Amino acid sequence: MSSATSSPPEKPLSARDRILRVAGRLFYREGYRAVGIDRVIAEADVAKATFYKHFPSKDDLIVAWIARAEDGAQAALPPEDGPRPLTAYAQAMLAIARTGGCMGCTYQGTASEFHNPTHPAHAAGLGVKVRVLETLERRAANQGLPNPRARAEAVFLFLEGIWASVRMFGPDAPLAHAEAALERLVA
Amino acid sequence: MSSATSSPPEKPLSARDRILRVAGRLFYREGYRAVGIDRVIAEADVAKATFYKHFPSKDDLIVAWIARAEDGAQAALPPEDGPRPLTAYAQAMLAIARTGGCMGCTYQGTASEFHNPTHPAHAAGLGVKVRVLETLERRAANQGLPNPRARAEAVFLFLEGIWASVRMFGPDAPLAHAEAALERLVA
DNA sequence: CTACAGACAGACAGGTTCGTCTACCCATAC
DNA sequence: GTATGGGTAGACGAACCTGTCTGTCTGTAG
Repeated sequence: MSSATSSPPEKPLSARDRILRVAGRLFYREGYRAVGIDRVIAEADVAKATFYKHFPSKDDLIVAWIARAEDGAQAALPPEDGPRPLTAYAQAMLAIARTGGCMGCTYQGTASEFHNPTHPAHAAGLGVKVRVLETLERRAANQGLPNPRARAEAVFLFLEGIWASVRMFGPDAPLAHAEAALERLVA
Repeated sequence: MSSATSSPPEKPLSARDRILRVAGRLFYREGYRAVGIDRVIAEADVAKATFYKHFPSKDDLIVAWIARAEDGAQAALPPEDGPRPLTAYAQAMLAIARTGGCMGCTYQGTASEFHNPTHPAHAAGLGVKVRVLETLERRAANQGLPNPRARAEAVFLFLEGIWASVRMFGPDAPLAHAEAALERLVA
């Protein structure tokens, strides 16, 4: 399966990493409930015992994947203290949403697939969203906007709508006028 | 289970209606995938054969429920040719979202639970959202707003974000400044 | 009285899921 | 040499899910 053409040394990825990679891809594309453990095990080319050694249950795997995804996303964000950091954040998200193959937001998926808010996956997704909201508020303040909390909430809700719409509409999501709307929300 | 205190004559609801009622409640509260046919059958107090006579498959039941929900919602909407019909629509949705016990949007749930856009349930949910978008555009025009399509898209995305956030946060969804943001989007 | 539509009760088949378990392999460190 | 950590392979149980099927009961229409 290793589709390496001629990249760097190619460290042979530990079993744990292979599992997380495969699980992330499958969960994102097909959903948490729709993807079974057996499928992850098969595609990660890993023994079942190995899987359960690293992740005591499927829920643990989901939570671990969410944490890893959040870390990865954090790293690729525009700086919080750059110029117009709230606007920059929103534009970055919009760019991602317009990427071909984007299917919405994994964190949002946790609440949709596990309605019970005490479910570990739902709780993990919620945690991410809470931190996003805090980040947005800081960015709004750093941008010198009045009433940063209100601006943050407005942008947050709008971005959530973008993710939900991309999930629903796919590449045909009605995003044509999204940046204009964002301008209105932060202006 | 009939929690009737002393209402009108109480027609004894046909089997089909009982199934749809129960299924709707369960699907909304716990999710399409999480609720099994057996559970619907038990709570609707119906025989399995009867169920499968009315709904050839679970997917058919889901689609039927979505259609019924859309009809019900349509009926309770502010008129399209009233004063400020776009604003009225948005405010009505916001009021619903703030209702205790609101858990987000059933139609949105279809895309989240069935990622494949050709799945009947996903397609049904998408159909509803397309019609909502059209409605919003007509309402924007009736409200005399310039660039009704852009306004409709903006309001649409924002409302989708509200539904997604209610699903995620429950009663703690960050809606405190939502009407102010909506004002900005339509103004 | 009879015929029949519609509902009931529930066994059953076939498939899937999560998680446990046994048994074996093999490289490295000591 | 050998203990140990990490991996492989895959059988297995118990639960659950969808959908089919058999057989019984009841109410109404002719």
